[in-house]
Amino acid sequence: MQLEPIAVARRPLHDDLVEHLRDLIVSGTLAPGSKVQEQALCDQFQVSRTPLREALRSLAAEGLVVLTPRRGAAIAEITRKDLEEAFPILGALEALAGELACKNLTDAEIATARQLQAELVEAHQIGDLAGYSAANAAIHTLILDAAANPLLTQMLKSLDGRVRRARYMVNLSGVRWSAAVAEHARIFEAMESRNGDVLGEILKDHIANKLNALICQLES
Amino acid sequence: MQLEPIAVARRPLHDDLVEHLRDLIVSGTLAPGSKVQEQALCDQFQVSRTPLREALRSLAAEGLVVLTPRRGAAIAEITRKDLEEAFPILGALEALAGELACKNLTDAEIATARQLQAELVEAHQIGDLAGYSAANAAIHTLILDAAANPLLTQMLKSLDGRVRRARYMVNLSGVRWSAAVAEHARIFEAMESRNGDVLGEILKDHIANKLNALICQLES
DNA sequence: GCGGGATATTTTGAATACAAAATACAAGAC
DNA sequence: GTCTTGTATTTTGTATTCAAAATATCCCGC
Repeated sequence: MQLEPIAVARRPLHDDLVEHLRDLIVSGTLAPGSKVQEQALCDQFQVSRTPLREALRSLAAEGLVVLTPRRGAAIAEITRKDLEEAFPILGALEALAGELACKNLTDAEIATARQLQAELVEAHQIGDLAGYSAANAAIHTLILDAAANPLLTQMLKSLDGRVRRARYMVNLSGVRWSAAVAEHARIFEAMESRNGDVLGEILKDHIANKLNALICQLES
Repeated sequence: MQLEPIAVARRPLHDDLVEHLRDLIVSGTLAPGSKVQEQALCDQFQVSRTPLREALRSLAAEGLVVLTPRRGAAIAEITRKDLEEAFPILGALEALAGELACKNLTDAEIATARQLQAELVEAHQIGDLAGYSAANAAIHTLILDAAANPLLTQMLKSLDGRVRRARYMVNLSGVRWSAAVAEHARIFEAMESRNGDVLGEILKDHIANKLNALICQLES
């Protein structure tokens, strides 16, 4: 009998460290620019330097950590320049995701999107920022899943990690929030009519507007 | 007096290993799918396992190596599915590069591009594949440099590494080569008129055509 | 008191050592 | 002869150790 191979989850320490550290960095607990002492983290996590150093290398590949030879590791800063470089890429990739998604979207998925869109509007109306964010993220995920391109998903996730810290710093201003809701209405429309090119364009603009709002807030 | 800080090149072993291994992988010397024994590579490079393992992790982040816990490393295979996932992303990013480049292109750069375009056509006419590839790569680099987005450059480089091995396997067929030359004429035109949207579209199509040609050849 | 330089301490880079898991091998049951 | 099961070997994951470079400290001259 041919049994299905099941991957037993025996994760190396390394992987746990990467995840844990990533959370600490993205959430801002480890402040951007702060120097990272290997031994300090080793003591905190009760592991030896070997797996920790491997974890730092992985995070460096993601751009969350900067390694300087013989001078140790530091949490990557996030400058205006970084945002201005990252957001156009985010926009291009989100647009691609939208295009691809339109080729695959099922009626069921569009129904789900309609539901999420309603939740998003509702959350905005009652000023529920957490609910809005959740609906927003869910729509994102829905599009990305429909795009059915794992590599694209992975790259967007990694890129998102780089800029999420900046988003943590600012909260949606009232006027930008309203504009974002309006944009989401158009996003849903394009999904419903499965117009990939239009959806791509809107998503790209959506991201570009996000960048502008972010920069405005960071400057002040 | 404030002196500019100059980074003295004291590269860790790790970095050398990454570069060397990447060459071996991209050039196909380390065959896709082949299992990598840590000790064997350690013996070959005369280093200990510590820096070698770190190098393997970096390459895994690039997608050139696959690490399976407790089961070691293997050179990443490159399947048709991988190509079909990677090329649309490549297309979207190249298109973005083209758009951005059009905003910055100087007259001098366009003159250089004209020269390269002439070399490319010339190389095609006399059947000089190496010369063609060189001109092709130079035009690419010119656009990417003009885009002036280091993160985009880095991501494209990494993504290119994933698929370059496939390109090594097939050589440009006559008909595809002619088509590519025709596409390059349109690429130059769009650059000359600094029409970012058009340039983006052409580049995107250019990449999509490349994928089709590649898949046709791989199937046979 | 301040600056320069020698020395001590810390910290990183790399090698080695050890434990646990996976693979290879061999002996015995059927 | 083939399959199972137990054992030996290899290979990976992690810890520890050692060396070299970077940083901090202290002492001395001025």
